[in-house]
Amino acid sequence: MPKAKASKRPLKTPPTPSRRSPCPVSCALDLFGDRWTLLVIRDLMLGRNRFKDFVSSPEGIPTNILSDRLERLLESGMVRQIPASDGGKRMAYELTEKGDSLRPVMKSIRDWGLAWEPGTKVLLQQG
Amino acid sequence: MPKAKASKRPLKTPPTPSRRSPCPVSCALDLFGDRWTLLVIRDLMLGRNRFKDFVSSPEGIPTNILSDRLERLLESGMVRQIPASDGGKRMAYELTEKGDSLRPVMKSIRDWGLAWEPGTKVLLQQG
DNA sequence: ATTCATTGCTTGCATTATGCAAGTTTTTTA
DNA sequence: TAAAAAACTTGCATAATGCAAGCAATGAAT
Repeated sequence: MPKAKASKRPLKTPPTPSRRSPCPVSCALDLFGDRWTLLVIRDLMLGRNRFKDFVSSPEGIPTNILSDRLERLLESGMVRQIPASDGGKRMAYELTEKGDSLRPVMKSIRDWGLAWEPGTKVLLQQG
Repeated sequence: MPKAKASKRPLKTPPTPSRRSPCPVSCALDLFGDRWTLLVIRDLMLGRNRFKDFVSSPEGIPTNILSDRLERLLESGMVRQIPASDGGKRMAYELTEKGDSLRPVMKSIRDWGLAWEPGTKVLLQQG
């Protein structure tokens, strides 16, 4: 649970704590190069925005993994928290501009999967 | 033990070993959703094709990981082995059509990294 | 022909991540 | 107010990763 405190002093920490190389592909994979992160982003792009929504996706992400991924996505500025639309006190998640700009990545991966992995199909269209 | 031939696992891979869902993104991530596979494919797209080339890339992939990834890429039909161009007896690797068709994915990830990860830059252009 | 360095791996082992089940706390609903 | 749902956390077993070392097969040099 990050305590979201805004610091005013200039960042001393380098932009990347432990970057393997300055290659943009390598750096991108440091952020979402795993089997779950892009699935959470996919769900967000499809309009799902609650913890339970991600959990109920067909791949069945374990809740401890989901907590970890959401935390990392918040840290890396791809996701932010907002009040849930039901007016209650719980929070929901949404993509920032940085996260939303992964749509071309998502589309290219989806297209590749549809073309080369037999039996795949798009379950939900993005509205 | 024979060298460089058989995998340790049973390898009776059915069309879909254990697919998490029929989602094309999920299935694609089952194949290259990790921190190393796409870097090997990047190197192949840049014209590198030998084990030592992959090892000498700036990210420093461990050789056991590289062996595993090459084996999986062969299994999934994204990479094939060919005689090395130096006329010797050693083999090299190259992308199949399936692997090469990941270029749009690679490009979208590279573009995203360049746009959103400060300090990244393309080290080698693809010829 | 013998030595030597390079290539392409494999092995062993410590560390880290993943996956599963269960438990906990807060919020919402009945 | 009691119960259910939501959003996590914790514990623990298993798997993946990362590092160093080792080793057999080339290829090059002597």
